[in-house]
Amino acid sequence: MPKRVTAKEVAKALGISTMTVSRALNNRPNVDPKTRQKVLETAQKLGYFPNYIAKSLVLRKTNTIGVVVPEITHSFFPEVVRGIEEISYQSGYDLILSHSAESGIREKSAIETLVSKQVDGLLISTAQTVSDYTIYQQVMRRGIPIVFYDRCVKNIGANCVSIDDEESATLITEHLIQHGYQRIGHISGPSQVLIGQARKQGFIKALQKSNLTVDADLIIEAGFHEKDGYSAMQTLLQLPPGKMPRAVVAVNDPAAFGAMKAIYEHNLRIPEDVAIVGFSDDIRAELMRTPLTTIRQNAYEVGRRAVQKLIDQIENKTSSVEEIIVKGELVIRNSCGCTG
Amino acid sequence: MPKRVTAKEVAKALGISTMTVSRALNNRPNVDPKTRQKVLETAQKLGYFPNYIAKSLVLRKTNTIGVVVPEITHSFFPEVVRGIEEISYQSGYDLILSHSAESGIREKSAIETLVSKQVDGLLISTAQTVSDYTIYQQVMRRGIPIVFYDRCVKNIGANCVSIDDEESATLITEHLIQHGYQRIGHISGPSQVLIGQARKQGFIKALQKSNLTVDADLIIEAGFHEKDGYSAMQTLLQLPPGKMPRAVVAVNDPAAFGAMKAIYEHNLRIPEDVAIVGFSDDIRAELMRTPLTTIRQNAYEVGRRAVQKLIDQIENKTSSVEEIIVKGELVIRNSCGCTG
DNA sequence: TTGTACGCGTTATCAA
DNA sequence: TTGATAACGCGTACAA
Repeated sequence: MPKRVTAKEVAKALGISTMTVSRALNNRPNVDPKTRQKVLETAQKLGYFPNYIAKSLVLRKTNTIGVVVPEITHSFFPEVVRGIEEISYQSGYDLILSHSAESGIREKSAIETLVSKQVDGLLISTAQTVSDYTIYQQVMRRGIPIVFYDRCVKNIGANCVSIDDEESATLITEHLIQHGYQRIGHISGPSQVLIGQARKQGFIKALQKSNLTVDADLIIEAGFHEKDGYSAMQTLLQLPPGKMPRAVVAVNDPAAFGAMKAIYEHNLRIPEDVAIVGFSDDIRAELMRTPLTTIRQNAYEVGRRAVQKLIDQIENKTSSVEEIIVKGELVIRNSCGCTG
Repeated sequence: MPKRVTAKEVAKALGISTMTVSRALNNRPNVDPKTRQKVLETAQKLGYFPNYIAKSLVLRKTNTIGVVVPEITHSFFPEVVRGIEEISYQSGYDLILSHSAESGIREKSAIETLVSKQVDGLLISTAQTVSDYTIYQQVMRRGIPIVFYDRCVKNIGANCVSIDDEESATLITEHLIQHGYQRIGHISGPSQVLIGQARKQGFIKALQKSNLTVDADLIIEAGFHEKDGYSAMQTLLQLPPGKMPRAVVAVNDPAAFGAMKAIYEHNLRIPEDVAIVGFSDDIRAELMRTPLTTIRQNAYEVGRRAVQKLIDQIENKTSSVEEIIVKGELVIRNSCGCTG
């Protein structure tokens, strides 16, 4: 076992006290430049590394942020993490990454561990099955700030950075309306998931703003995956000719891909027979036979804004509770009917 | 500032010593069941959370693993992280994630911070610009085990888990040879990057095994991006008809995409005029006009094997130094000349 | 400028 | 079964 080099060793080697070593190493003003020089040299020579664990214990600060991610393979989240990482690195914070795997139980246990590890703050995107918010409140009562990102919990006094799902859905639906389509369908997400609800609301709002009738038969509750979009589109395509939608807003890109497959299998053209748009700008969207018009979500920016807010809170620069919305961007390709 | 609940508070509330509280909370055998029960209850009631920082200080163990990732947005790495996370979670370790952004300087500073935070072990995929290995050796001399993953540093006594680039390149090249192609070109990576070298070696080895001549003019040193593949292919397409390759092995999928673009722009067909294969099974590979035959790298497995090895080392279950190779898998689509 | 005493919250050790 | 004491490595507060 290699013996560890502590500040005490460095002090002993120089015949001075550990305090002087500590001061020299932390660039405190009140230390003789010559002493500092010697301390730095011998620290270097002895291979001294400060023990942040000990430091954290006394300072009650770990310079560590806990990040809870519900699904690390979903490409949105690595992007968020990159944004988080960029800002936290600049501010001198490290990240403990926890994966809840969409399980409320794992999320709770992850949060408890992070609190025990004394993180200075928490960045959380809630798992889909979470319904009990007491753990969040407990944590905040301990003085540990939480900023939710992407999937938020409202009304518990925590900050929140999210994509404007509703407004973006309105935006893209209105784009279809501008093409002159009157009968527009919606392949929605599961009704209990917040982002699915928001997008559906945005869809409906766009129709209402243009005084188009909202036909419940044209709104199919499906899911976020390709197969969900495929079967939902099957249902829409079996409607009588007069009822069939001329355009479709899918809850996300994978669902749109599934829907496109169903459309092609019915020997219909996109966008000539049925226009379709997605949501999230999947990397495959522009590679489709007819490139998919969609909404690009700025995951990177969500991450940046969320940590920034958290760090501000940790360092007491701000105490206001706000809901930061990162706008989605309309990515126009051809599936909506646009050309070129 | 909310007052923190420590073991001492719990002890005081019950009129017992902190040691008994500690023992009860850690499920030690030598504590009266009734006492334990009372301790657990009041700990719960008072909202006690153990302070792992203090615990780590005395136990000299943090149950934390440092992970250094060179590029978090490259889809390979989130997959690896997921594998790491799965095993580490099961074993009770948390992950501190650091991003080197392909910079040797940032990597070094990340490692230093992780060591200072007293991680129990390190998982590192080296940044591209790294040439100085002393930091790795320093860390290992302190008794902190390192397992390299994907991008390894050999001959310094560290474990290593990687994809078998060379063998996989041989595999996919031989697949082309079996199609009967004789003149096969290679769009390679930058010569200083290890995985580029290995793939090129594997390519050459396959030709040699089949007694095909290795023509230096058919090996174009390029890069890992689409534009690199595009311009390299331009060069190959400008060779005189008798010299032009009948098939091409690209160093990775993006390079292959670029090459395909160049081929189409020359009004040639894939695979009828030029066959092409890639490497890494990018999500877009199967969506190309002619779906791309490629090698699927099991990033998830790389992560799992790497942490497992690291944890074994941390817990002294093993001390042997080995090089674990995760095999690549040939994904046959149509760009190689296969049909159906 | 430098040093001493003490505390951060926990556990190991030894004694009761 | 339980408790007192010391220690983990460092920084604060005060004294020299």
